[in-house]
Amino acid sequence: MKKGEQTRRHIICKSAELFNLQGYAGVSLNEIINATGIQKGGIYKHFVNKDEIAMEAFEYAADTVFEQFVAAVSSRQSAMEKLISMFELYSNVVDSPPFVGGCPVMNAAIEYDDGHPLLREKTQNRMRDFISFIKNILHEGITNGEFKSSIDQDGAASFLMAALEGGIMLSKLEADNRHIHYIKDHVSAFLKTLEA
Amino acid sequence: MKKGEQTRRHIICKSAELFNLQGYAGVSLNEIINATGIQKGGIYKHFVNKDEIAMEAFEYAADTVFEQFVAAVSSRQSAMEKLISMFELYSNVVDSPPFVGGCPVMNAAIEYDDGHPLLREKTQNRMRDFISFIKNILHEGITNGEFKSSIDQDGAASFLMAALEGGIMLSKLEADNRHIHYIKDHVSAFLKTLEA
DNA sequence: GTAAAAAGATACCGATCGGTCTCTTTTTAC
DNA sequence: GTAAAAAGAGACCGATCGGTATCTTTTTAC
Repeated sequence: MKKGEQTRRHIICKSAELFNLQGYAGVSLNEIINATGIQKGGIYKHFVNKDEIAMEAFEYAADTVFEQFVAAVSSRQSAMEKLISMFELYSNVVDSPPFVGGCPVMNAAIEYDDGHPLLREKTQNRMRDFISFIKNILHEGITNGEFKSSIDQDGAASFLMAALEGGIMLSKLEADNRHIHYIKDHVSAFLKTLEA
Repeated sequence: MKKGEQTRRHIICKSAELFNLQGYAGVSLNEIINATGIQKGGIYKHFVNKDEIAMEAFEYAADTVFEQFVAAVSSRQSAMEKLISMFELYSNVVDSPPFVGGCPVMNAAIEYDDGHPLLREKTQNRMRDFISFIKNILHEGITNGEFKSSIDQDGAASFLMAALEGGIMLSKLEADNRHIHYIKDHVSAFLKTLEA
């Protein structure tokens, strides 16, 4: 039963790219067939419907990005550097984003916030994970004396997340990394004001 | 030739809401028919295809939001207040956003940044208008002595736009205005650092 | 009021949608 | 090696897609 799992992952991998580029409603099964090279019968041996493919594709895409965040962050020493490294991960979002099509969590947030309850919930959970991740770094920075203890951790984490996602959106739209760099610079300045 | 124009606007108005809630690919002609109460033949008397409806719907939605920005801003005296008023316009984005479905420019940016060249270009133009609008307020603040003349106007405008859009996205996703308020607070603090 | 023109309803078109069914091929376990 | 099971191909399904053509109704201009 090895082969089946392999194919299943292949389908998830390829369709995750499609969904992140074109959105759930914008991807047809025929496109998945073309992208994977597997016919309809083969695909439906592994998934009950398109929804299930989209779900798993989203989880895969979010996992992929999150892993890169963790890797980027853990290679830095200070909390300040860790936070900035998240923006650096997107410093060339135009040509080499962590996942093709941009941040899958933001893309899903925009597409599913007014529909598709299941995917919306999954997106909410992922977004909370990301924000918690940021909050933990802030907390770490406070406990090691890097940041002031008076800072609003929830607010700051939300702010950093919003700025990052907004910056990604602007740079992708304009096909110009200038925006995400602007955001990084301003966020750096903001973080300096948090220093103890 | 009055009646026709009236119907045309009705179609644009109703379908703009649909497109902003569900995205271009997520809206079918039958949904437009149901929302407008006008049959297919009637609709296609005014538009050559679905694309044209989407285009005009987007322009209408963007216009509507921009007008509210202009109104909010022009009711304030200082540049500082003007900038903050833009965030206040979205202070209850969950229950009463400037346009149902959230910011049409961001929604379009996410959906069209990897496809649909025409709509993407329209979205770029609108985003540039918004950013220029912010930049003009910053410039105004500098010339009247409110802000330091040393500030990076392009960078700051981009940063403010990103933070706003990111905050809208977070609050909509979580159905919780807390996020957009966090953003407003942090932006206010940032603007204070720009003061002369 | 009337005739031309505009607006709109409805039936219809081929294409494609997501999904199923059957049959063949490949993989697996022994 | 063989038989059972899993994987996959491909034809097929009804429903819906965006769009058109025809015909009726309403609006407009005089």
